[in-house]
Amino acid sequence: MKVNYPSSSPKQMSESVYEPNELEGRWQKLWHEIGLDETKSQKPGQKSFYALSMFPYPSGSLHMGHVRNYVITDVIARLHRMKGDAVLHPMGWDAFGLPAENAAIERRIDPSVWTKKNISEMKKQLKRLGLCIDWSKELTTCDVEYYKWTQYLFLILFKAGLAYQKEAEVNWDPVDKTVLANEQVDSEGNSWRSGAKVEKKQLKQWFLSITTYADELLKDLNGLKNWPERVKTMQENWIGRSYGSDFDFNVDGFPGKKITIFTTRPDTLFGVSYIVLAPDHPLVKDIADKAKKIDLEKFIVEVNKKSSHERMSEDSPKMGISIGASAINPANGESVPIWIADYVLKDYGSGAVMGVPAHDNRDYIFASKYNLPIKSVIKRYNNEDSQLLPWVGEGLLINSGPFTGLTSEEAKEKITSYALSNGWGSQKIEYRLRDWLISRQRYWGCPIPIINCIDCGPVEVSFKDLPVKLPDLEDIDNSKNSSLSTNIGWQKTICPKCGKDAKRETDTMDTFICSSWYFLRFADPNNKEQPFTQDKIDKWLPVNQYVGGVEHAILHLLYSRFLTKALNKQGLINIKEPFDRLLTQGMVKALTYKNPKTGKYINANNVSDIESPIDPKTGDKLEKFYEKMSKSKYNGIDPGIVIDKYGADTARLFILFKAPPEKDLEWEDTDVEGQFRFIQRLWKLIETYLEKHDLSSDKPPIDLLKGKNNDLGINKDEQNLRRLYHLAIKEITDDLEGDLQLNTAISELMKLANSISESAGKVGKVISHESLSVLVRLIAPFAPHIAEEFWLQIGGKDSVHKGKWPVYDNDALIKQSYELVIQIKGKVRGRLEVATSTTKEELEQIAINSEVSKKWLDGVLPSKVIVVPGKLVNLVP
RNA sequence: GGGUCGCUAGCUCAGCGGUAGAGCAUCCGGCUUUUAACCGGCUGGUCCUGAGUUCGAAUCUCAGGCGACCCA
Repeated sequence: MKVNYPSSSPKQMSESVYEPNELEGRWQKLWHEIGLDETKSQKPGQKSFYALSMFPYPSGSLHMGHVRNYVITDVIARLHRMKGDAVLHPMGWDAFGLPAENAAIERRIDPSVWTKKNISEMKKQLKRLGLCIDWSKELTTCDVEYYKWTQYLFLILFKAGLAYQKEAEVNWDPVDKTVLANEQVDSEGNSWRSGAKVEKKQLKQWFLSITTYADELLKDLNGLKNWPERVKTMQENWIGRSYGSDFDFNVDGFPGKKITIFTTRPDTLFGVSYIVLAPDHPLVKDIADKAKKIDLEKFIVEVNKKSSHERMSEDSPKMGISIGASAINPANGESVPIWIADYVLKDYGSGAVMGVPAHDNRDYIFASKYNLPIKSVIKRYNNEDSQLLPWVGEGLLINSGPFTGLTSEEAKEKITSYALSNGWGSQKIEYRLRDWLISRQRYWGCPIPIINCIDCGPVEVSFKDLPVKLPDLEDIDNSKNSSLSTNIGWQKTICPKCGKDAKRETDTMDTFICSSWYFLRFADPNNKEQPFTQDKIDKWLPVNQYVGGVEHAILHLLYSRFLTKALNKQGLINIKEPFDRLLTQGMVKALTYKNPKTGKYINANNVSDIESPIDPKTGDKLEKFYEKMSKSKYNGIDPGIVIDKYGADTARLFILFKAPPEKDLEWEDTDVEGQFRFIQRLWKLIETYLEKHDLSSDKPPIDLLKGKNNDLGINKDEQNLRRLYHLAIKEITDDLEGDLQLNTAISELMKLANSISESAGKVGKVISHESLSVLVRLIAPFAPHIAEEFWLQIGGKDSVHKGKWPVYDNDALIKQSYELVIQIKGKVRGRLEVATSTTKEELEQIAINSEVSKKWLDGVLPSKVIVVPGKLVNLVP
């Protein structure tokens, strides 16, 4: 369909007022008709740019956090499109997951129906923002066309040995009734989703071997130059690589039984005064004193009540109990008691540590509590008097047999190699990172494509039999378990290997798997034969600019990096990192009112006096502060209402201007009005220009004049304005391409608008037109609708959004003269107008002969003169 | 306890060795079909504190304070 681009607006501007909803609706419709936002195939030599926001969970309503996220990405995408790059800017839905299933149970509707309805609702809201999203590439993770390929990729990992089942102690969320990965439990031991205290359970589960890539995930962080430092630090901490040694301790009286301990401090081996095993260490049963059995069992029950964070934390109280056995320190033959304690975890290292109370905080606390001996083996390098314990730093070895006198650094190596040559130790690298637990005992997720056969074990579904479709959920009942394990008919199948009756795997995948590869699928979203083709990935990936919340620093972002590396190793893709540049945007906050006595939040609508707010029910004085927008705090602001009132352009400008993208933003109605007024000022600026100049006969060209300001035959005011709009191009382009300082870019736009407005009446048609044409183009990524309208009004052809980003002329930035500051002994005492071409020597003379100099130096020649051409002269008497 | 980041106008932030800046808010004035909108203008700063380097420090260095986040 051929659509004609309008040559004039339906309403003549000079007679109209700014009506954002009419104007925005009109342009959005036209953009859709001409296919402005469709991804254009890359021409030879053309750069590609992939801009991506973290895709949303389709909860049904768009909130301000979403708006901020997508508008930031949109500005960047639009800039690159205007610069002439081929741009990919897609959107999709992270659509599997518990809220849909819970809503389904509550409301008795199918989760897919609920999800689809939410998607269409949110899409409508999103479209009102005027985002340049290519909706033909939309994807939804719960569509069978998508999850078929999630299953395919799972099988790739399975074949590579990276997906496996094991029995392990796992995090069980009693509210959501499913297990969770370690990354999905916060440091307080609560579920990231439900907030419930997770419990420990021993279950057989599916895992992805993310630890295979622990080292690469850590090392390659260095290459991510355009990632926020704090996200990299968080990943580094999460991976938690530590370098140390393994030592074997024989158990006294149990020949052949040995305990392997891991330590990062092999230099303290001679200071061991006890050994601690994790309560569930397999040896405990064998070597514990039978008389202690009941005490030990009781103790284990107590420990299991605590989260691993509580157990590991240095300042929490330690609990332990002796098991009545002892071990032999291989270094000196000493016999030391064996304990079990809460602060040792089975899954970290070998589940056993050596207790060196003199040189470790936790060991010190533990030993003091249970009166275990404390033996000092490291002396501080200096401060010999100060032998305050524990001393956890390095130093010189004492009481360490043949190693006495060595430095910690030397001793670490020598003790380890001594152990190695005697067969009781080795070097070891440990990670805090655990394998990714991906089984979920819930219905609304991607089924794991595995068939469990009594004879053959877990057998993969072959590629040709994909997808393994989710069965319909006919009867959802809250009282019953909705997981696939209750659907006997669906489970029944035949083992692909031996042909006997078998059962399908009933766990579904963690939804973080669906979101760990969606950015790849966007390169090739409608491919029916493959998840994607390598050449499309090569063309678009890695994502040039990824934008999303920092809450995914070690969830989605780590999982995605892992999957990218695994698929790279399997030869499916060439990239090793998925996201080249990452921006983690801040939260959107708004004012909340809280009654400190009751702890309840009060809706702002019920607060009459904003200055000294009072609880309408109890009369208590209320506290007010800014908090993340949320329903429970009654401080959410519906984007739809803001757009109704002010239009999308105002909403966009406000949310970008109010704070730098990575910082939290405090919602303020008055500031929104400020942006609305800014647009109205622009409206008047254009209107005034159009009233003054007739564009019907003689339209100035789009291309900007070139050359030095004083070579163009334009007056002083024109020269000055020309310099200012070229400066604005430079500043705004730098802001957008450099640190993404979108707030200061808008501030520059305001300054430029002010300058143009001040110069009105003093400059002629050509420069006036250039200034406006630059302003309109610079504002286009931020407020796309109004920019398009202005562009049309000032006689622009086609869309302003197509390849028209202005380029500044260095010559235009040169000033003819400047204000020279004269300092006397570093203090500003006067200013003089001088020509830019004035030499250093001339500047010095001008300053010495100036009135300022005469006044302050009283005719005395300065002893020192500092000249900074273009800036100042400093006279020091 | 450790790490990272921040502290500049009432608020949100620029400036990162050389003149202390922007937007919003406040205040004042103008205008009009005055529960207010619009236009114009003026205010407003121990640049967290202290010491150091320098001709000159918001900017660099050190120490301290406060705050946020992350880790233990």
